[in-house]
Amino acid sequence: MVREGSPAKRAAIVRAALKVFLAEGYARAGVDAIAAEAGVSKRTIYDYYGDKERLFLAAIAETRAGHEQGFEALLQETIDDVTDLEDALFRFGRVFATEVAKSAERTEILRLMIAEAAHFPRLLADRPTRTALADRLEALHRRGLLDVPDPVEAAEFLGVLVTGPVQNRSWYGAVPLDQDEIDHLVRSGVRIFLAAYGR
Amino acid sequence: MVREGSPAKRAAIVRAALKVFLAEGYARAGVDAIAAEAGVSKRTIYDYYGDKERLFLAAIAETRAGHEQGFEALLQETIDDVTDLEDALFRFGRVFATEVAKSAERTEILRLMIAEAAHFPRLLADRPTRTALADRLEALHRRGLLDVPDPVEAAEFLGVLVTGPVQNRSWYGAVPLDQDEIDHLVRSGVRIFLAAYGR
DNA sequence: GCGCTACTACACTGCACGGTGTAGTGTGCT
DNA sequence: AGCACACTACACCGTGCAGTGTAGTAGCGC
Repeated sequence: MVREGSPAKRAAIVRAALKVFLAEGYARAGVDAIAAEAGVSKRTIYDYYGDKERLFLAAIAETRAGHEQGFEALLQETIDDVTDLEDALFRFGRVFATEVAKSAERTEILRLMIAEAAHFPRLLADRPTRTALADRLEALHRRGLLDVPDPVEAAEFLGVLVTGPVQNRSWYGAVPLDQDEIDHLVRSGVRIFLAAYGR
Repeated sequence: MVREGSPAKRAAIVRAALKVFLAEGYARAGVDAIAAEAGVSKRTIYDYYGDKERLFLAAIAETRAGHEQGFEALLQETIDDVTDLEDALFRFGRVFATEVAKSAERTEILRLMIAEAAHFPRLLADRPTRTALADRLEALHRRGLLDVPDPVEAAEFLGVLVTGPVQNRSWYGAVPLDQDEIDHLVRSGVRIFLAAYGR
């Protein structure tokens, strides 16, 4: 008995669900709390999504799709049409790492996915952001600005260099870091990347 | 009414608790299941540890202490008394990354800590393994084998370079990787590190 | 044997929570 | 007005589970 309902209400439910799941984790999160947060009756949630599990998966999928778009936009505005390569990579990494360290939705969702990976195998999809980044690195390689024989691997390392230390020190967003520390770590990460992959 | 009991029984309980917590996560894990796994009555668990939360924290602390010792031993047998630096770092990274990628206890516990970080702030202690690694890098710096002005930061990056891609691709141990892929990623990570910090 | 301690087996309480059923209300369409 | 539909409010069921209380047993020192 799944009602399709209005897109606005679906969005409200999914947003509320994400918030509660992120704060509590899947098992602790209560559907009553989600309903209250969404300003919707519990019954409506069940009419829309059937059960808690489907609601969870929908919330994750919806949000991840938004993140991919944001990531694509960030790539366009920092790495495409680059003049100063180090600066471009730094600006890219800065935004990315700052999201990570500020207990932002992005990292929390990663944390949630890691936590629930064993219980929801469907969460372990591919990682489109890495391939999007790899495409850019390959383009920079063709333009002679980088020496990147394996763009996918290089994208993996760039991502790790730029976000890894920030993730570790912030415990995946659970402890906030100040911007100076983030900037410093990102700067160092970019330098390391260029030392290895620069011309 | 906390009984101190026998060390052997405490160990059995903690081991069983860890197993169930790792498999199920904190909220889903049932004390009955832990009791069954430990071959002990539920009542005994409560007599020993008081409540589920304390049992959880004890299980984490106990296991982490063991890991620190193991890490220290690994450092000694790979990085101390080094002749071929790249090879030494590779051997170090290989063991470390393999643990990570094989869904081993070590990563699962990290995953669990990440998942529960928000609910158990006491889990977010310092990270003694990083400082242990930093000490070694500083020694290599003094011996003129590396150029490491900030050993703590360098240790952060070495750790990230060696384990990051493996963690990402294996979804923190949820998906096993084959040894060739691990070796390749570790090799690349070490080369990047040396490109940035080598003499 | 006696007493003490550690432990088990098990029944039980209280509660939180997933999920359902239903009566009633608001809104918009014809 | 009358109908259809979306939604809410709320009561309700079943269950799983943290935590407790207790009676009984096995072992051990004396």
